Amino acid sequence: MEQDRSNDLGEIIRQGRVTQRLTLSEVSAMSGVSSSHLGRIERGERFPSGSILRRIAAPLGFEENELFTLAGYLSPEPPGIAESHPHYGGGELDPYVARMLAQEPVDVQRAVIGILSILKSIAKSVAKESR
Amino acid sequence: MEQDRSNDLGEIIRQGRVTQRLTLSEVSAMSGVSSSHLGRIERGERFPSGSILRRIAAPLGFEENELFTLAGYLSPEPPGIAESHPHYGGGELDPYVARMLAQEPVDVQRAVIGILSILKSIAKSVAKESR
DNA sequence: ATTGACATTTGCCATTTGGCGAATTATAAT
DNA sequence: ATTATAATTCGCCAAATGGCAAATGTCAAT
Repeated sequence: MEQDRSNDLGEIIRQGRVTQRLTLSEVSAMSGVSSSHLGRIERGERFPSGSILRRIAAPLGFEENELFTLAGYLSPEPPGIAESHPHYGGGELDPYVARMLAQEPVDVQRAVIGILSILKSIAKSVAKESR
Repeated sequence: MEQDRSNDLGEIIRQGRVTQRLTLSEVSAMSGVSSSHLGRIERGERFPSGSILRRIAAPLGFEENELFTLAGYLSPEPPGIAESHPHYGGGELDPYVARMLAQEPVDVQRAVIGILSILKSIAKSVAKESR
């Protein structure tokens, strides 16, 4: 199953490395990705997964988004559309609820959503059993 | 070698799909990713590569960046220069969370906050006991 | 030329990804 | 209840990923 990688990612990554004056082993040390793998990526024999790409972005002097875009994982963004009043999903978000939740760290916020979806699925199966 | 995926990506993706009212096969048709693979991703048995993630973002109603961030491939952006997120109370309300919650009727939203505060007080007393 | 110290490439292989088709399960419709 | 039909999960497998260790290449200093 071949991937259509419009850009030559390997060359881009090698460029990043040489402009940072780093060796494969150094990048390896900084990123925790084996230098053999890095080498193969640079010469286009391997296509890094997202997590690898992420780990090497900073050492190579790329913004994460930038590198993902160059890799063809992200499509280039038309910069700043200034979406002013986001109308979330299907309905309105109650301002009180929004204010309360915003006090919490984002991972707590997400956990809340996780709990909500669990409760919903429990409710669903309970409803079915008692029928 | 199992990966440490901080967020439960599968659940997030399933949420996206159900809020878009799509079946696995529909998402499959729209994205070109096999429905069996999609199913396994949703229940956390597979971790999608970047290219898969990219193909399913739009059908599931995610911004590409957003989904990559949720997947842990991209680290959450320090709020861009002119980001126009409404700033509730003390902190930021995660857009994904906001969208998910906005799907629910307001009383459910409020109930969620109630549950959260109960959990917090439980956590607090547990912490005190074990000291 | 030879040695030593790094850097890069290769061979090998365990693990993971992702597709296809069959089996199973859920959902309607009669 | 019984089908019909759609949706999801499972079994299997080819291909790809990524690490380790050994091989090879490069270059400066003897």
